[in-house]
Amino acid sequence: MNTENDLSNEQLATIAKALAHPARIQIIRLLLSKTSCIGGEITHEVGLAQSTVSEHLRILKAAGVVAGEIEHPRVCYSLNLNSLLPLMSLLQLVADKATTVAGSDGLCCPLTPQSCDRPSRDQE
Amino acid sequence: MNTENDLSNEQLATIAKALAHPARIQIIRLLLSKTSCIGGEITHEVGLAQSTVSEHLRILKAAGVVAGEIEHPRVCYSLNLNSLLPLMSLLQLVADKATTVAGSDGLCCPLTPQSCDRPSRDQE
DNA sequence: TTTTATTATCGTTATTCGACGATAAACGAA
DNA sequence: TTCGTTTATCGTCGAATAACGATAATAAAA
Repeated sequence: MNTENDLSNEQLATIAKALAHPARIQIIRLLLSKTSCIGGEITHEVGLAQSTVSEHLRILKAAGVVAGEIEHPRVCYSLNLNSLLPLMSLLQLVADKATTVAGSDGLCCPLTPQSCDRPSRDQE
Repeated sequence: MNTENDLSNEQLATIAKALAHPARIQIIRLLLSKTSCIGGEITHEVGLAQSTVSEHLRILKAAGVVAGEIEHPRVCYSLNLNSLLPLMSLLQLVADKATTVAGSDGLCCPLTPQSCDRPSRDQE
């Protein structure tokens, strides 16, 4: 089974972009904290104009991060947990590296000039 | 020890924003694939103008995702592995929920209207 | 059919982003 | 000092984003 850590840069960037706004992080956390999905309570919670929140939800839906099921006049939103796994995979690689290569400063390599790759110049 | 999963929405969004561009994902993957940091080879690899790549590196530096150490005329870049952990924590919460609540569709809750929270309206 | 409640869409405005070329800055080497 | 190499910064332009109010769409309920 593929954990999908070989997604394209574009796809990963798209997922990250969906998370790249405080209001959208808040929405995700909100949906995460509930065991069930909620409707436009999100709007009230976020504290922005209804149209603005709707737009954020649209962006999250477009990225596949949330799904919305229409109820009476409301919409029942839920997190699509799988949608974030690709980004998770990338970050997991980083975390793995952190536990192995790990400097106390968290840098991937000791920052000494000697440790750097030196293409030294490719004369083409 | 705190794994920092209670960062502000703003902070998490800032980290996500740093990842929200294909070129920057590419740079991160590049740094991840090397055991040591590399210099402006990044520019060649990414295939955009030098000034553009420099700007992406600046953004990554500003977010704390990479660090740059000046060498002779070059700069030796490295991943700051710790910097991505907060976002990792959030995604971990999602992953955890996926393994417990898990529908096969990855949705956090069965999408039946009855499962939704119903504030039913707060009359204030 | 009309009303009511909720959400999506539209139009606008201000801000930010992404990309580029040109140029400046830094500094070892000649 | 001057030259050469690498990287950062500046200025510009077009495109995308974020926010809002106003309005349209939807469909159950009256």
